[in-house]
Amino acid sequence: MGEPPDAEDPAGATPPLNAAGRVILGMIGLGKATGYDIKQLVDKSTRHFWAASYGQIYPELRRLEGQGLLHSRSEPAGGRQRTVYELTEAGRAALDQWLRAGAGLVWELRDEGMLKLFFSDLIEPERRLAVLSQMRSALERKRDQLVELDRSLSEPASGPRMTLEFGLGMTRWMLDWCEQAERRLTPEPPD
Amino acid sequence: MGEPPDAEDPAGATPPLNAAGRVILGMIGLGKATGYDIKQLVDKSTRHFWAASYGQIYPELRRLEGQGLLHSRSEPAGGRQRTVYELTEAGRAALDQWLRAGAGLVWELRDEGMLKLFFSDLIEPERRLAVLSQMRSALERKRDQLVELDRSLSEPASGPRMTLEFGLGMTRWMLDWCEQAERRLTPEPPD
DNA sequence: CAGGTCATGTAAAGCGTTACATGATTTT
DNA sequence: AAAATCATGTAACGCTTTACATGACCTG
Repeated sequence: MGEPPDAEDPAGATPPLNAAGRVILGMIGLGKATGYDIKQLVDKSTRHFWAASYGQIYPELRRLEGQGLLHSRSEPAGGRQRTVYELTEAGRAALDQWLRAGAGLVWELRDEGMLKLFFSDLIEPERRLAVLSQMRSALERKRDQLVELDRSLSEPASGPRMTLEFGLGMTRWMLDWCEQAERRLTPEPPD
Repeated sequence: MGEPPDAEDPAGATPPLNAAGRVILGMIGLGKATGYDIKQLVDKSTRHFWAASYGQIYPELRRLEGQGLLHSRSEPAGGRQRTVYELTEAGRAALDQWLRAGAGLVWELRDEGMLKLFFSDLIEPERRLAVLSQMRSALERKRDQLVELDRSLSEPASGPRMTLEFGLGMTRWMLDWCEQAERRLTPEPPD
């Protein structure tokens, strides 16, 4: 009746993938090799809906290897250290299982602009407009980034392209909403 | 040159409000009184863009009181314990300052459906459709919740109403996108 | 009187960011 | 020769959730 020894989780149900584990296993499934590569791709492409930092990635790579989902080999480039990861059979299975799982999907938003609008009855109308305009300019920046990314993406129809189109569409929708709200709240100048 | 004693932060710049502090100060500004009340309103109204748990709320209420932004008094209802909070002058100022601040607004999304779509080149086309349909049904549930909330909200034009309209609009946009994507990816049945 | 709601709180565990440190290689 | 990039990693701190515990009051 003791706890089984950890480290290799023998004959055990692998614990479900945590947030970092999901994106890492996926990226390695797509062929990304090193922690650094993964971080680059995350920052370029999934950051807008699923972020990850080095502080998560490197420890998680090791945890996943400890669970037998990844296999690493050292492949220095010149004198430069480099650890390349690939999926094991178990890793491929875990990734597949997660991708197919029918359970509830995480969906969490933290939007400070919305929170300020929620409380904006406490401030003057001009200040409410200022919040909207701040939101709008942040969204414009994000839209430009995504448009740029869109240009650099080659594949015609693919997962990455779908999510980019979604992100761009949603950003544009939010931008429109801000603009409309600003117009609605701006007092008519008497002409 | 030692650190100043904490607890009351004399003559000090109050540290910027953390995530829980923002929503708490705002709710008390709107008249919400107890930790329990705050949690109820958060769950009903801001949860979709700014969540908070009891584990944050109660400790944060005390921290904010320690910083002199809140004042509490015990107001039992019958034999039932009850601690009512209100803003101090400093608290009102801190809330105001945050609402007016022109700095970058937090915007973070964690969307597992999108992450799965991103990796969906690794699974069969039918599985990609399954992810979309899963996203769609979660969004339908959310839309229904928001419609319900909309019915129960009385004020005609207000911060809460604005954010609700935004949330509903965005949910509908995402729903439309999912439906369109599903249609696009569904193979034509030969007729 | 059972089950729900009001009300407050803590502990543990896990999540996640930030800042820092190190050093090689490549580009300008 | 300096600056940028490749590459790996850790420590500290703070955030957040979850689960649990307690007890009074209210409703059917």
